[in-house]
Amino acid sequence: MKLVTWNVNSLNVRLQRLLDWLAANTPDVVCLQETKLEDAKFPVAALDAAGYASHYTGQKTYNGVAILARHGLAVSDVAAGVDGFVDEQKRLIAATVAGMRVISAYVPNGQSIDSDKYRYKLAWCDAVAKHLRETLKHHPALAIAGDFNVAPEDRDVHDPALWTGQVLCSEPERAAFREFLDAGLVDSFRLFDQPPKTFSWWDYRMLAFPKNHGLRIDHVLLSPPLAARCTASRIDRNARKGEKPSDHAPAIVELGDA
DNA sequence: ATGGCAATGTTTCATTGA
Repeated sequence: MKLVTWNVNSLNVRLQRLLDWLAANTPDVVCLQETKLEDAKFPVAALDAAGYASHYTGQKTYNGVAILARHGLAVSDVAAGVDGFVDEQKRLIAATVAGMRVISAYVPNGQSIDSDKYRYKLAWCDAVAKHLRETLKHHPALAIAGDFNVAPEDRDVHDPALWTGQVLCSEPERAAFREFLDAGLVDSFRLFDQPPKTFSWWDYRMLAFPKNHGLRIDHVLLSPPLAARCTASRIDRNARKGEKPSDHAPAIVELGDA
């Protein structure tokens, strides 16, 4: 079982790139963020032809999340939004796929630590932490995958001194990320030895990608039963190359049989 | 072996992203 998350930065622009990547990597479950599509415009037919069922919640211009499940996998109880948190922004969708609860999440960016968007980010994360604690009571096999917009530790940052206290790296955001872990999840990436300076996002500007000036902000968190099955967790840096890439690379997790 | 912002709508700039 291969589970991936990818912030595609517009599924409209990135559809062919996604289809190519799916064909090359054959994941079973795909969590997408920043689809930037109203539901009526989601490319259901193209993904169906590629072998995937689509579950999605989106809006024009911003946000939008989805879960794709390979044909043949049982999908039930699709639910959009964060329990107990009224939010017009489409940032979270959950589904039970092949017996595990899968959540695709797009954590708010926060813009800067003195902005209203930053306060919204922390409030959103707090609500999601509660949502996770509640969900784990009913779904011991839980994975939340997405763009967390938080680099959890300094080793997830190309230049920690430059980023100290900045949005994506500030201590309150890192504390919010630890709240997700404290709910009973592990960062799958850290279950394994990893190459240093492995990142999942690089700014489009200033040659950030060729210089590897990146952050690791896209994560797959697993509950203990799934962590026990996890045999690999990596980031596909190659997907950031070439013409018109997303600024994010996919994160890939492999799970052995239950 | 990569490449000097990109996507969108309000469209010829402003806004947002991270």
